[in-house]
Amino acid sequence: MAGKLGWGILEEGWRKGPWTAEEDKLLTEYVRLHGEGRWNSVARLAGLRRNGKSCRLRWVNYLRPDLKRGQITPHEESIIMELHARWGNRWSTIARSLPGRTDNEIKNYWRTHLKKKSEASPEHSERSKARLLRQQMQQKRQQFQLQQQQQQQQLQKKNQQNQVGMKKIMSLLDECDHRLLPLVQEREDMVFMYPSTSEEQCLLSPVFNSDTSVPEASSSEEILWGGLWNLDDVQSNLDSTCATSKACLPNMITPLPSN
DNA sequence: AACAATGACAACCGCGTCACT
DNA sequence: CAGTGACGCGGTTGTCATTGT
Repeated sequence: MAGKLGWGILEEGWRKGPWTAEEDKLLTEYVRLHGEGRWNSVARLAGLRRNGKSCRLRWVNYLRPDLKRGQITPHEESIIMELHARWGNRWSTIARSLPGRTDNEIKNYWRTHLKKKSEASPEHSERSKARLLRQQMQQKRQQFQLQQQQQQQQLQKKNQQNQVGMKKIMSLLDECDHRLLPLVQEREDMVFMYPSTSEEQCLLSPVFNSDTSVPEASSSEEILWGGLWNLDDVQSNLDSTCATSKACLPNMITPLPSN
């Protein structure tokens, strides 16, 4: 890039690299006389050997009189963190909320000071939390399936004894399976999708707002993590669904586990 | 003291948008 | 309506300073 060309040299007649005090003075004088804008005229009118783009950048990021020089304050930092969480890398938008600070300044500050902080924040560490939860759910699912197998074995023993209602029991177990397994799968995958049916929304509430079918969150990120961090709530809903299934099998099988 | 690694900041580049012709 | 230039934005790079080994 410019490094290959060297700083302060002329490329197609334009100077590049760090600005000198003399150039700053010329540019400041130009803006004082003509105002901001028409940057491509600067070279001709101010006698600068800089292109318009470079002049605009120098003025906006360094020479503007309303710029606040010096360290970003803790208060400003918290604002940046909050606004970045909301808007992402929309630096100019963030800069509008911080008078005297430029988008470039905020962008640089974010990269050097806040990026690591953000990655180490709870919001970020919750990704590992998600992995842990998924592992736990996998274990629970396996445990549940094992218990089902044991229950089926017990039922088979019972039925060998009394030969009553085996066909009905199996059909009910199948129904139970069909209802529960997709929900267990849903819990694993729900981070990546929203409930599409009212039944799903009901089952997953209060993670999702059942009135609107759209989660009450302002950004997809919030939705994503907001949904994820309510898995405990989903657990209770799933358990209640289990309870419904249990009702299908009055006195026929051992009650399903409810953690 | 010398060197490498890292941080901080200024500046550049590419691209998208918009207004003007 | 297409072409063109100006401008703004976000990403990236270069340079210097500081810190660690």
